[in-house]
Amino acid sequence: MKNFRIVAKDGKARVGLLTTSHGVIETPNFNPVGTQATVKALSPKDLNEIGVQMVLANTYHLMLRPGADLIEKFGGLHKFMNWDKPIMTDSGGFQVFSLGAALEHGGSKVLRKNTTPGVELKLHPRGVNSKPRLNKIIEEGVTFQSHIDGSKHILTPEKSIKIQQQLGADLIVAFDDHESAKHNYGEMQKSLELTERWGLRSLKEHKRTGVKLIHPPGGKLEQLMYGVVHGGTHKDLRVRSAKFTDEHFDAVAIGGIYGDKQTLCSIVEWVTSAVSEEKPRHLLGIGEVEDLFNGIERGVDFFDCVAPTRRARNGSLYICPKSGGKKSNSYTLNIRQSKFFSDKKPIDPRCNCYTCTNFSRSYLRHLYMADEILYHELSTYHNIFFIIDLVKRIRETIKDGEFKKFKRGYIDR
RNA sequence: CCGGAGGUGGCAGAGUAGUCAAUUGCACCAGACUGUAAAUCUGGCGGGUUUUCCCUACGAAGGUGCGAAUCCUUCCCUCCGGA
Repeated sequence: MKNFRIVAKDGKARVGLLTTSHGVIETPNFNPVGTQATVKALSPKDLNEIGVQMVLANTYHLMLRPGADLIEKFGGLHKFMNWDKPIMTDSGGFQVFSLGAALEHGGSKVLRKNTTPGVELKLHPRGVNSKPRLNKIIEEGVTFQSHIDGSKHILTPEKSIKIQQQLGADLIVAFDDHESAKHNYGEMQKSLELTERWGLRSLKEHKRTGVKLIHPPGGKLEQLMYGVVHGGTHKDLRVRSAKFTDEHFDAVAIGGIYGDKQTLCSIVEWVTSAVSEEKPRHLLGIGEVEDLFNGIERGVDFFDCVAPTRRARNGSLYICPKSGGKKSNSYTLNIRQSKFFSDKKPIDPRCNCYTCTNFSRSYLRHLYMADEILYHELSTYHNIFFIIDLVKRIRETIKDGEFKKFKRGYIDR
């Protein structure tokens, strides 16, 4: 891959540089999720201050509101949201899952508890009543009912790519299917084959329309498109999908991660072992503290995850091991707990972020309890800073050949 | 002082003889959260070491019922009119 260069390795972990029209990204890299063209509660100024290198936005959401045409008129997503660093857009494929099977059956992707690989997953409903799905999958693509107003829409590989071109993201994702999440091997295989056909159509559309980067004007670099590896928890399907993706695409994304942490590690290992060394790898939707270490250790370069932003809004704030973070608490404290009522310490005494150098747990708890807007800003700032800083430190340890030692000290104790 | 209305769990506010330890909301306590339908969701919320079990509870004290937060009597208190 001409735009991606690996500059250091430590075991399978690597440090790389990906060149895009909006700058060079040093990997491993974590992308905060900004579904609706905003990382919830943070401004681009905050993101720059924190050192965020790239954000991820979503095709499905932006297509419905405000519409890709509008954003194109503004000169693309970068200008529209005033973010001049790299942007990646997701294809909308994940919404095939989150507005489909997930709505019907509830549940989250990665389970804390162990499950038996290859066995059908029992998804746990999030709300009391499971709701009717808002989509229907056909060969052509997916027909959706908008979650906003119920209006009907169709998303196809061609349409997804077109929108992603209109948005002008630096990195884009082929349209993929997740329908198999709850099904058996046969269903999984069928779903994977659909993802492969949709992948080829995405690629064809991408090549057919050519690539015009809108911002900066006359940008020379093409949008880099990820193909998505699926196959559930089945090794042979994952390997097959990895090889297929590697054969056709310049970048490899790993999607459809469902199951426990052990399964997650296995899937990543199967995939990274089966694809070209020199292509960037993105683990879609994953990014808890433990997962970052495990993913990077197995050769993953890019992560994106809603966890830091969503957790922040819900009172869950990251802390490092020396401040009490551990696997069992997902390296977080819950600021809602009454024990923080008069706690003068910052969220994490070892953190150097703006929030931690200026505000107490007591104050943050107060803001949370009082539903104050500032709580969201300060808490999200901390969580994003924490993860960005952690990944930055991991990059340093890879360069120094100290990654394993750092990981051991951090999560394996 | 007279007339009227009313006193229910931290607050607001249902219930008006048995299925009421008491609907609901708020507050509070705790848990969850992984390509964001998430500033969301779930559970708890009188006490007793689990319980289809016991105790204490619907202003207070008596009373009528097999049975009372619910009916009666007296008392205390609050609010609204009128002197």
